[in-house]
Amino acid sequence: MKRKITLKQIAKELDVSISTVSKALRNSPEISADTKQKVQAFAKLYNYRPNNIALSLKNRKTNTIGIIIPEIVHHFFSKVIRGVELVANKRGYNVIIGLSNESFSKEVINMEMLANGSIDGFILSISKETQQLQDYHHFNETMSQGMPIVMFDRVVSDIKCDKVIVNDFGGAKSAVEKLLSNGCKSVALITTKDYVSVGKLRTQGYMEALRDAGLELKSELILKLDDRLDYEVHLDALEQEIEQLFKTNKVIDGVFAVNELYALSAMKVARNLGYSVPDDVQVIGFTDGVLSKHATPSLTTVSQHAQIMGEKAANLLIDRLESDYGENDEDNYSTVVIETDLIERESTK
Amino acid sequence: MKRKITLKQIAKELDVSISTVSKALRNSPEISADTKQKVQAFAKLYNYRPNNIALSLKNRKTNTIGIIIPEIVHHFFSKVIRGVELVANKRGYNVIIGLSNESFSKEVINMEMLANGSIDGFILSISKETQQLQDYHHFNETMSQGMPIVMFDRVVSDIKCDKVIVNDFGGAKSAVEKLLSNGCKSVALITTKDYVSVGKLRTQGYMEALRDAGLELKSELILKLDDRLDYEVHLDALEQEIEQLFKTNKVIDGVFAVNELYALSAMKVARNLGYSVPDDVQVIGFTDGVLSKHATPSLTTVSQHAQIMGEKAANLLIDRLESDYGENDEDNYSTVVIETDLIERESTK
DNA sequence: ATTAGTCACGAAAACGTTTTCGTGTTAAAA
DNA sequence: TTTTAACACGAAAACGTTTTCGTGACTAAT
Repeated sequence: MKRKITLKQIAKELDVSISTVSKALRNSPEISADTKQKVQAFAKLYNYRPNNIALSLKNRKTNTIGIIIPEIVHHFFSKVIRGVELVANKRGYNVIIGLSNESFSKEVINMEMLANGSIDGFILSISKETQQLQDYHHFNETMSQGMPIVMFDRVVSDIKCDKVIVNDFGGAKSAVEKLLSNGCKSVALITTKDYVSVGKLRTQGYMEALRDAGLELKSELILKLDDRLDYEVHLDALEQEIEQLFKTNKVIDGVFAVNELYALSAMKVARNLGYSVPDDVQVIGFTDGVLSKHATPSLTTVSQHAQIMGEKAANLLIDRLESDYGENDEDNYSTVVIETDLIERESTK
Repeated sequence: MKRKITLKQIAKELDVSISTVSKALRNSPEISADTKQKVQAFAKLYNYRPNNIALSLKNRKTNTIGIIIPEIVHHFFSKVIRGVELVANKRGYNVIIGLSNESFSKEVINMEMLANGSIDGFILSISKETQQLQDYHHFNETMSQGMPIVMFDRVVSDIKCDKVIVNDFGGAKSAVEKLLSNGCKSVALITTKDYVSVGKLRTQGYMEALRDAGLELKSELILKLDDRLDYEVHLDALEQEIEQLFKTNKVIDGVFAVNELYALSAMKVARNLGYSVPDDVQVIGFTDGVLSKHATPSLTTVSQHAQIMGEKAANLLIDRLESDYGENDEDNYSTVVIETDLIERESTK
């Protein structure tokens, strides 16, 4: 019904200039106590609030940060968002989200849509398709226009920007070490094909753990899945692959899986084949998910501290936005590595 | 490094007026073909894009919608967001999120922050604390300033606005009917205290199903939990309450729970007490969650179609934003009821 | 009585657009 | 040749702020 009140309207009503109103509200010493009192009372009465858009235009600063993620219905990403929102709000910023849905073109479109003045900087995790295509022009263009980017989790090493990553390698390594020290002799790995950066790193962690223990790497114990297939939908396909792994390798007494779904499926298949978890087969997953906690038996996992990643990313971005040096400190980009924790539950001894 | 290029810079570079550049880019017939060609080529070369903030100010329209939810690390809410984002993007809008974290004051602050010009309208689900306090002044103030609100899931009937709700009553009722027709004689209810609107409605659905079946309502079979307690953290407390329920009512052969966590815990407790699910006890939950699908046995649930709710809410809001009638059709608010589906899995016969 | 200095306020520019209106030039019509 | 009309463009206002600078009216100092 009645629109928000503006400085101009207050000015007309009180028969002073717009400048006077503005100064009075900001408590400028230029304005007499009388006038201040009058203006402030009127403004309070009509619940005046400065228009954010006008401020953004004037200040060339929106106090809004954009976050682009591949998928929001995902425990990890939503926890990251929560972390971002938490510190963003605390530091006076809003958060605007864009979903790439794992698609390159949607990622590009979303970024272009936001880059035209809507936000001050990006926090993002790149889509699988972008990882495959290795087309990073949109990141470079954005940054060349002075808009900073912070990448998290799925990062690309070629791009110079702030990054927040999980210690995928170390987390995977210590998980496998745990299995070995728990007595496992044949630890299988369920992972993704190599173009997914995090899967690759976790695979390397697995390998190193075996090597350090003086064990031979057996390729038949490694199951590489194409995660372009949505296994949430084709759950049975996933389970068949894993069942095949178990059947052709009766020696398996430990499984390390690079995500929650793989780990859960491994447990399920193992039990269907008559193995007991954790007595016959021990399983560890890699995730921050909610499934692990409520599974039976509950799943031992490598925790990624998603919310802390979000918080860290937001702080990095805002620090850069508010640094005085401006754009000329392009070289001191930092890469923050978030250490993982092994959360021991019932799927290991 | 180099800032985004503006109309003014193009104008100066090409030695024409700002107006000419603007018109040329928008293909106005006022401008000669020569000039158009020249300007458009230059603009393309420098990758000109109009500044969104300036457009928002001029048009008094941000093409951004704000969404306020109690919690983002939650399957239901993130699916709603996905739905909102989907249609918002399709219709040329951005989405900006605010998290109330179930707190009244954070809800108010978030709304005030966004209401000052940042967005064109709200989509929201109110926090538990707001439901308790029943303080709705921020909704009324927002709407009185001409900013539309669409409420979803947790709505308040006193407020006149568009709403999207789940058929909580009907979903609960048909779930209980399913249990009864499956042979259950004593169906327990695990629900929340009454101030949570959706819990209340689901409880009523339970009651009506019993009454329709000519069964007596036994209050000792109803467990009302205070969900201000975060049972994700105090899982053992939750399980103890449920264990108590089973122990004092040996006759229970069916459980209807108003959310996923309660249902899962019920299954776990039942099995620990030596019951078999679904042979001795059948369980149905109410949710769109991911836990139900991957639990063992997997959980039969009432699906809420969260994403569709989000899509519907976004369409309602944008329709209103783009309706010509403007603000004077205040009475024709609609309430869309999303019907539920019963997804049968292993926890029922 | 003149000068200098406060005081309290207003005019105007700027942020980047779009759009209305006015205007000078040229070509066509009378 | 004069009038009319089309054409191609520019000036300026508007969206709502903040801030710099200028200025008129006093007061105090010389």
